Amino acid sequence: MERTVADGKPPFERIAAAIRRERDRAGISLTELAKRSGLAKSTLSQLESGTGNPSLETLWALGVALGVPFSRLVDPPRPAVQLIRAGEGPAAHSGQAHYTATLLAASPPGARRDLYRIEAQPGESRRSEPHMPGTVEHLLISTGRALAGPVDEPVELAPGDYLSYPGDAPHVFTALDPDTTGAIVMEHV
Amino acid sequence: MERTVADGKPPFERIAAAIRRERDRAGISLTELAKRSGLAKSTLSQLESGTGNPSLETLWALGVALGVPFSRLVDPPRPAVQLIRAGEGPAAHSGQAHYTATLLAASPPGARRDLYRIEAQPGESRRSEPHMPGTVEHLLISTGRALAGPVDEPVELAPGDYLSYPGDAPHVFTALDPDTTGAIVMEHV
DNA sequence: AACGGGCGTTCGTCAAATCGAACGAGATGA
DNA sequence: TCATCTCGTTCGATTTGACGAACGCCCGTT
Repeated sequence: MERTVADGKPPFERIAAAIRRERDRAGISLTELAKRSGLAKSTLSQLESGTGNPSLETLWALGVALGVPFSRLVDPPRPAVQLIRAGEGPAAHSGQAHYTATLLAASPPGARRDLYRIEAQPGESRRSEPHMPGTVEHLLISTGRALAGPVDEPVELAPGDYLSYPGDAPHVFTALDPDTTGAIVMEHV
Repeated sequence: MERTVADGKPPFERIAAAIRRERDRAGISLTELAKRSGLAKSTLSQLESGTGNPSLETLWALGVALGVPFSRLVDPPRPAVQLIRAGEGPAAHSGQAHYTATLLAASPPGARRDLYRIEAQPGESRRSEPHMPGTVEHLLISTGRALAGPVDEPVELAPGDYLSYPGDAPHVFTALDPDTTGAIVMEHV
């Protein structure tokens, strides 16, 4: 959620879309959702049509019924696979010499991000089954090389390369060089 | 926001506390906040007392007026300097060989975490003035060596070392070797 | 065709969230 | 001491969100 002054009004239409999206994902009808959430069908109908200004209680009930964190209903959708090669990206050079910071990924609000250090050796590839829906993995290679990303389109990464990809779909990590190291930020919204 | 089935009702009291906390942080009165947000004083008074069930529009207006992401009003609060040397930490070896993932930091709910890649050369040290209150920086060294941390107690770091420290106090980053690289996760709750 | 069931939408009613104004308490200064 | 300002709370009026019932629609079944 960017803190520009320009976010004047609540993202009603986005919430509308989010509700419908999550409901579709759950594969249930509006009527069924009404029963589970304890809300009236009419209320849901209005919300999905973008009309309405739900109360916190209503939104919360929806989050519980849909089994998704509250935040996912109000926050913008998430990106797919993103690759930033070493040397690429919006580098913010320090006024002070010899220092470069590159923003790789800005966290959406409500996201939880767990930071891991990884070390791998060539050989078997690590194939991860999908995690929780909405999970995004951020991978930053330190040393060595690796082949990583979604199983159907892995990317070869060299030191300094950054890759992010959906964690809720099958993905792999294969070290190509000995002592391949890096950092993974596991983001589960 | 945990997805346990046990979250029956919206966290009214937490939101009440959050609003008052953020308002205090901003150093403005309830009356002033009312003017800025366009809400009635009475409404705010009720909300801060835990009474009420704010609409999305109301909550959003509050977020904008307070200059905080929406999530911070609804999510639980949060957690200083921690150092994990390369090879230390709770390593979760993969069932599959040659792969090690070490959890360095678990994200508190509601935190925003921005991921940066850094590269620095020896010489001048980069001295950062404090960021927003509540900011925590996570530093993971990839190559080279660095002296980093709070200005009064910096730590020498080697590849693989992890350090986290408050970002809302003066801190430094000094490369000790040429081409010192790493990752920084800037966590501003 | 006619029926039954589930779907999502629309409309009138009611409860409740929001508002505006008035109030008492405390601080400040003439 | 009294006047004046600002703070936060409380109370009645009004707007509005949520509800429940009825509706039209579509798809299976008999």
